Amino acid sequence: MSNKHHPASTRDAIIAAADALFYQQGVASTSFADIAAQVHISRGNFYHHFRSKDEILDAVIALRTDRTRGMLAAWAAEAPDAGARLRRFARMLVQNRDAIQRYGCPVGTLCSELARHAHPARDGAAMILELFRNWLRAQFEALGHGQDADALALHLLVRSQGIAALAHAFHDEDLIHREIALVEDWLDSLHTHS
Amino acid sequence: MSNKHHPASTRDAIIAAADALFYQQGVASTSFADIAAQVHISRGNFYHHFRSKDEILDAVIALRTDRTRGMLAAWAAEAPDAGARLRRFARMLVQNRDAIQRYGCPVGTLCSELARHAHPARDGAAMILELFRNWLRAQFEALGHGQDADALALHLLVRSQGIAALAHAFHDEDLIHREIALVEDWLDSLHTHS
DNA sequence: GTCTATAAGAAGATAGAC
DNA sequence: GTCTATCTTCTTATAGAC
Repeated sequence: MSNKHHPASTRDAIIAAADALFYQQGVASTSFADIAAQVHISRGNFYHHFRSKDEILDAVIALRTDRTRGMLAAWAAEAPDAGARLRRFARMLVQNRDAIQRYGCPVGTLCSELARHAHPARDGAAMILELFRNWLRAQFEALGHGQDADALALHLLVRSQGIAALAHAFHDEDLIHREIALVEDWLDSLHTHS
Repeated sequence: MSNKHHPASTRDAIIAAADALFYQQGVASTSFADIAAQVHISRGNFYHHFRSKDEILDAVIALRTDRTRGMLAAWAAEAPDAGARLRRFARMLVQNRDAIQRYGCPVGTLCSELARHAHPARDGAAMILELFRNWLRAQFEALGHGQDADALALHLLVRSQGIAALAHAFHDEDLIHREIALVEDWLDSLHTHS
C-alpha cells in the first residue's frame, strides 16, 4: 500500500493517471485502455498491480483521502485563526475555478457517480466529504458557534457544491468569483456576531 | 415529435422508461437492454423508433423541457405573488426529497454527466437549468430586485444544487429540510427589505 | 515486471423474416 | 411494427511467453 520504496513505480503511475482520468471522464467511462495509454503500459500489465478496476478506484480514493488530509492540515498550519482558515477553504474554489468549470468538483462528482450506482466504494468517497465537514465544523466551533457548528459546516459545503455544480453546468468561471464573494460576506457576518 | 395521436405508443413508452433510467442510473450506464426490459420490447425494435441512443436522449431532454415549462407555468398560476412562487420552488426539494437523496437532482446530475463528456446534448440539458434561472429571475424582479435579480436567481439555484448534491452524497433526507428552512429564512429577509 | 495473444461478455447498431 | 439473428467494437479479465 505504501509507496515509500517505489516513488515512481508503475503502480503509482497507474493510480496517478486513474486519479486524473476518473475526475475528467468519470469512473465508469474511463477504461483500462485510457489509463494504459497515459502510463504507456499494456492492458495486460494492469493485472500484475491490481486485481480489478474497483481495486484501482479504492487506491485512488485512498490517495485523495491522504491528499485532502494533508491539504487541511496545511491550511490549519498556514492560517492563524479559524476565520482565516474558513476563508482559505472558500478560496480553494476560486483557485481551482478552471478545473471546476471543466469537470466539476472532484469530490462531488465522484460521490454522485458512486452513490447512484450504490458502488461499494461509495462510503469511501463520502468520507472525503466528511473530512471537509469535520474540519469546517472545528473552525466554526473555534469561532464560538459550538451549537451550530455542524449545521454551519454543512451550509458551507452546500454552497461550495452548488457553486461547483452550476459553474460546471453553465461553463461559467465568473459565477465562482461572484458566489464566493457572497460566501466571504457571510463568513464576515458570522465573525462580527461572535 | 408530438404524441397527440399515440399517447401510449411504443415510442413514448421508450422515452418514459429512458427518462426514469437516465435519472436513476445515468445516461452512459443505461443500456438498450435496460430500457428494452422495462418496455418489454426487443433490442432490435429500438431502431424503428430511434436511430441512435443519442436520439433517445434528445427526446428525453425535450420531454423534460416541456415538463419543466409546464411545472413553472403551474406554479405561476397557483401562487398569488412572487414571494409565494419562490417558496413554491424551494418546497420542490422537500417534496422530492426521497428521489433526491437516492439519485440526486435530475437536472443537475444530467448536466454534470453531459458537461464532463462535452456531449452534443449538453446545451439542451443546461437549457432546463436556464428555464429555472429565468423563471426565478422574473420572480425576483417582481419583488423589486431588478438590478440583482439574476444574481439572486443564480444564488437560489446554487443552494438548491448544493442541497441536492449533499443529500445525495450523504444519503441524508433531513439535510434537505434543514437547508430549505434556511433558504426560506433568506427569502423572508429579502421580502422585508423591498 | 512487462509483454502479446486471446478469451468471454456486453455494448450499440444493422439486416431481413414475419 | 416487432421480432430473431448477426455484426462490430469495446470492455474487463486471463494465460502464458519473455
